[in-house]
Amino acid sequence: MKNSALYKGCLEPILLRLLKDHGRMYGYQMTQMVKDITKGELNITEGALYPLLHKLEEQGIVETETEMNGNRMRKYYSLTKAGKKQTSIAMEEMKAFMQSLEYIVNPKTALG
Amino acid sequence: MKNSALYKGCLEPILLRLLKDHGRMYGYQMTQMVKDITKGELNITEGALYPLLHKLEEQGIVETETEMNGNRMRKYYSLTKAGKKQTSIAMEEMKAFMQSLEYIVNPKTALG
DNA sequence: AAATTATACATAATTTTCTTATGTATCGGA
DNA sequence: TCCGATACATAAGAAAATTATGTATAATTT
Repeated sequence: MKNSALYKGCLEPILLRLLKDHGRMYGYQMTQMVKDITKGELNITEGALYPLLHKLEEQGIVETETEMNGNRMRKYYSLTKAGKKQTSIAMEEMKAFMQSLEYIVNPKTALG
Repeated sequence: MKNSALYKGCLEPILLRLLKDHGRMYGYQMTQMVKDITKGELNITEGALYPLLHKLEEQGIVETETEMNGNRMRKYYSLTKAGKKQTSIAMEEMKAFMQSLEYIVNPKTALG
């Protein structure tokens, strides 16, 4: 995913957030959008991305539609109803996580 | 470390930050301080903590002094000179990481 | 007084999650 | 024509945690 190990465990909520904000997306598009949004900081590797997307599909968090763009396949992912519920939970956890990091890294300025 | 997988990869910079802010600390103290600071959100497990501290010592990032508190041992850790340099780097990476998370989770309000 | 919880260290087995490497295939630009 | 970008996929290995276990002392609760 990235040079730094920091992102470990954050990939799933990141993808859920992307799908929540942008609706239907395909895998490669997710990697590019994350790279753009983070100004090149976060580069999702394919070896992390695709297995995770497959897992989320198995779990019924996302559903897929395969389309052809010219001669090239695109597999579009979107959140299921269960996936939207799961995303809400994941976002709450992310908020708490980020707040905790603030407490530690910025003990003075972090809001109580 | 925590119920949530989010913290994976963040433990090392968290410990470095603690040592930077509070100087000499022993392992158990670190777990309690992190729990306090994060209002119970972040519970460092011993299985994650001690092997990491040992690794940091091997790498010359921290140095140790063992003291007795009554009949109980405490192994105090503090940053070496190299450790302080390493901590500065780790904190820069943390800042970039947290900013990237903001971009993704709060695309509207996140500062450019 | 006995049992439980907290303090304080440590390690081993396992699981989770990612990186690196590899593979297939199409498309556009130099 | 070759290279980089697009677009998917999987396998082997590494990194970083969890869970379980172990030792031992101190404080608190029942």
